[in-house]
Amino acid sequence: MAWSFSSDRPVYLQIADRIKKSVLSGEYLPGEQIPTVRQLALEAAVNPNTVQRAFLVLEDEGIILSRGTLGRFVTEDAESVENCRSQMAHQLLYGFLADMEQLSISKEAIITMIKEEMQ
Amino acid sequence: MAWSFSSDRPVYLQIADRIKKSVLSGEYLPGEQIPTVRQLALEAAVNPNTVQRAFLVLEDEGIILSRGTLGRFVTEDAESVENCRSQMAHQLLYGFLADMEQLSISKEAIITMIKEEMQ
Amino acid sequence: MAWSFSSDRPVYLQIADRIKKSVLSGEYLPGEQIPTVRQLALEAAVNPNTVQRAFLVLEDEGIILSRGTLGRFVTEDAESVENCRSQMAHQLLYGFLADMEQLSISKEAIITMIKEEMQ
Amino acid sequence: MAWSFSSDRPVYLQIADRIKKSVLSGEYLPGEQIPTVRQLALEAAVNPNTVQRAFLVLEDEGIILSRGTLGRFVTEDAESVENCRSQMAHQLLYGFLADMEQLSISKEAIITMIKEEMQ
DNA sequence: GTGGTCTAGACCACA
DNA sequence: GTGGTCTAGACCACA
Repeated sequence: MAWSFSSDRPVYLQIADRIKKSVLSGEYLPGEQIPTVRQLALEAAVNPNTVQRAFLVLEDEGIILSRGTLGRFVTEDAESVENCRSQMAHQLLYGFLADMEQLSISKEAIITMIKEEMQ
Repeated sequence: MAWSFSSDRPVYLQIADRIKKSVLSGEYLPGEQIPTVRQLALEAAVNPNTVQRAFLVLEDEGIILSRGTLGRFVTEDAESVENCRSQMAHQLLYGFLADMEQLSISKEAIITMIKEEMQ
Repeated sequence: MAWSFSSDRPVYLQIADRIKKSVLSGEYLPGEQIPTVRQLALEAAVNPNTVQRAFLVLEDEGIILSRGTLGRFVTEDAESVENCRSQMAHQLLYGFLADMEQLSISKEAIITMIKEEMQ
Repeated sequence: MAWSFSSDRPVYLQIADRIKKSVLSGEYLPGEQIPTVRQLALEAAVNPNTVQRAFLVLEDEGIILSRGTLGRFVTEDAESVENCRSQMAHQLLYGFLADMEQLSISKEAIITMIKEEMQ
């Protein structure tokens, strides 16, 4: 997995998004330990403070929690994860709908396209 | 319009994508002149050669054409534009569906979400 | 093989033509690796970018293909090569006929001359 | 008319060829005066000596002749011109046949192609 | 001014 | 080593 950042969003948010994705996609399971600040900072070639900030965001959202010196873990609270997944899904949806609208493609047309994909 | 580039795709392709979007969204109309190599290079803070390369991609796709020393223009061929729009729509769709699948969200669920948005 | 360029055609096209000729004449066989960007640049005393550009033209025409870091190879697709040969033959023919017409030599006369050569 | 020279043949021969072509194509008529050494040297951005050499070649071939201080003129001797045309035609033919042979295209096939062009 | 071509040289990913 | 991308900057033809 390569790390690369776009220059138009804060890097710590991009890191937070990526970890969030890993949790929501099941790469990191509920209750499982996630990599340490230092590991991630090394991997992403980023200052440890930046990773720290990303973790704070995710703790606020309740999808990871710090157990002090033991490290950080994915929450076991299914509801938090579920909220987060739903929120991300809606974000993706809104972005997608906006892109399609720019191409003058209606929601009805989108549904038709998706149905075609389902067959 | 701010220009920013992510580090995980060639800059010339990102420029090409952006201009393509402007054409497909109707910002640049068929037959209209688009900015010159040098204008875009200045605006995007990029080497003129990189813009030139982006333009070559778009000429290959048939959505712009160079009229020598007169500048570059959006094609007047509606079909080329239409093909391009359709292709981009499908690309966006596939990317979106892949992202959603990673979140374990089914196509049926997506359609439901879109229908909710329509009301 | 000496490399020399005329000043009335882009060098990259002259390089592309020459390599194309080598493929069509069987010097480089289908599937065979062709010289690298750097080898040709040295040989032809030309900038590597110029060779790269020549290669892109040939890739567009489908007669060579890049296998990433392995190098570039002649296509194994006989049809692409055949198309290319036919196209080049017609180009040569048209140029020749135009030259002869300038000398007021009719196509009938040309056929007579060729028949003489055949004996 | 732009002047450009390839680097793989003596420039004076390229100039001689070009003037010869002008005579054979009827641009300069029998008995007509042709441009002076100085005019051509200026036009082609070439040393007058180079043009002089080209003229000597053409005088040897009998298609132009110098009338001392009056200038140089196309010969009125139809036979010389005819010889020259024939020679050039054969040169063009041999070059063309060689190119086509490199593409493995037989003389029969060439005749067929020309006949197609005649319709 | 505008597009087109080219050089010299750098850095990257990949293997 | 190999291809791919990019910069900085030059020069050309054309109008």
